[in-house]
Amino acid sequence: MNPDLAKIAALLSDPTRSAILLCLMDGTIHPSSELAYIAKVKPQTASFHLHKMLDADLVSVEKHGRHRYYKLKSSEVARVLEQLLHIAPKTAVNSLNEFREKSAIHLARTCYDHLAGYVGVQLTNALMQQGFLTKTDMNFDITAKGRIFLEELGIIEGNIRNSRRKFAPCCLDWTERQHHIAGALGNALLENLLEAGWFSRIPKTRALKVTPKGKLELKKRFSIQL
Amino acid sequence: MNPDLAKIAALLSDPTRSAILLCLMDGTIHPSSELAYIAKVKPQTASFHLHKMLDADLVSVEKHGRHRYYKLKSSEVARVLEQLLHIAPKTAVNSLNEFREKSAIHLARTCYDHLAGYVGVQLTNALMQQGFLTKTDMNFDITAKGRIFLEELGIIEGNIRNSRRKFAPCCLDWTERQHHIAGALGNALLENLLEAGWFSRIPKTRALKVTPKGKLELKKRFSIQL
DNA sequence: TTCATATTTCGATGAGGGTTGTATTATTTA
DNA sequence: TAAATAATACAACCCTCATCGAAATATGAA
Repeated sequence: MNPDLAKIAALLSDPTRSAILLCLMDGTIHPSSELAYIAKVKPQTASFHLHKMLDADLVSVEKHGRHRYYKLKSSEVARVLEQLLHIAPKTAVNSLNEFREKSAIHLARTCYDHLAGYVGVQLTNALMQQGFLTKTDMNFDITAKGRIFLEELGIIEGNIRNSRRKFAPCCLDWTERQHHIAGALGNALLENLLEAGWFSRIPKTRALKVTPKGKLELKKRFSIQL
Repeated sequence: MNPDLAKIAALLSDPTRSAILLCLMDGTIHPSSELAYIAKVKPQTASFHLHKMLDADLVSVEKHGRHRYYKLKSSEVARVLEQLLHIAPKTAVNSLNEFREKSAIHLARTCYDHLAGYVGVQLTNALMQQGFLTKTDMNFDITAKGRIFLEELGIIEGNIRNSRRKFAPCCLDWTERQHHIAGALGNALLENLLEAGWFSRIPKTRALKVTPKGKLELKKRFSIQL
């Protein structure tokens, strides 16, 4: 019926190729030798697979000297991989835990324009535990106590409510399989925490670096240990 | 690294299985003999593949007499298939055109809560051609002329603007590869056109039926021929 | 030029998986 | 009860494709 769906899926179906793509999901560039090492195959084999994925526009290359650096061709590819992880069987938990430790992108990253990853989920949970945030259906809302807390951070509820975006919808985290805060509030939180120096952006990546100050504050205020 | 991504992709990577899944994307139930016929394989083969997909929670069965009816297990599966079609090579156009004619879901369907498919895209284009709608970046906006037109349909701009959703963002259509109207305006349009009797919902499906009245109006007002 | 490193090409091997024929079970019809 | 239909189970065949050794190419260093 549509042979191309099968073709593109076949490209993702090989363990070596999926390991490579998963590694490239951090948005940064990687030399082929590193990808071979991560996928636990010989360089010839990795080269073979990278060429297949080049032809299919899944990845792209940049030559620098005798190295060739590979990266994902588009954010759409990353999105497909995320979606596939959503419906992957639950037995993934163990290997996901291993994987999580290996890559910064699982610790803290941006999801569109808000905070996601382990820190994003933990912060959401902590805000609820402390009675700053409530969850109803698929949306969060802030309490009177929460309003005061946010103002300390420099976030004025009124300003956010005035924007045309949804206030604070749930967003499902693919590594954590739990919800975190999205929408206007999620964005305001991220912007303010960046400005406050808890996190810094890692260039060309959706990954965030947790600064020493951020580590301290997260532990002190929310008992989040990294 | 994460073996399950490869496993789930492997399930989608077989032409027979992808043909079956694509057929099931209309949301309705199908007996296994029909799926075998569509995938152009013997019943044994289809049965073999359906079992694999059952084990992986991609599809589910209902027994009725000596028939077994299959359907997609969840909307998440449908979403993954849509995403995969996005990054499928452009050579898909021909086969997509064939496929389009075979299934009502390509003509008109709901996408979340707004109108999509061939009709959704054509209607969006017609509204722009007639100067009712303008497109800037990733959002649509209505003109003074458009405001009057919408009021005839019973849509009051003020009511929509007050909702907290985005007004009228673009949404990419996977069968048409063009944009259609989403957001608050997209929803209002769909609701009003359903009420006006241009379309009717097909139960248990995201597909929409274009009523005789709808066919007439679409041709008269927008020169959309079905 | 000579050596070392990074990557690719070619060729042989072998495993995994899709297809189908035959047989079996379950259900409906006569 | 017998015959017909829907679907599944088992087994043999076949074929694609990932893998890796050996060799070739390309770049950089000494």
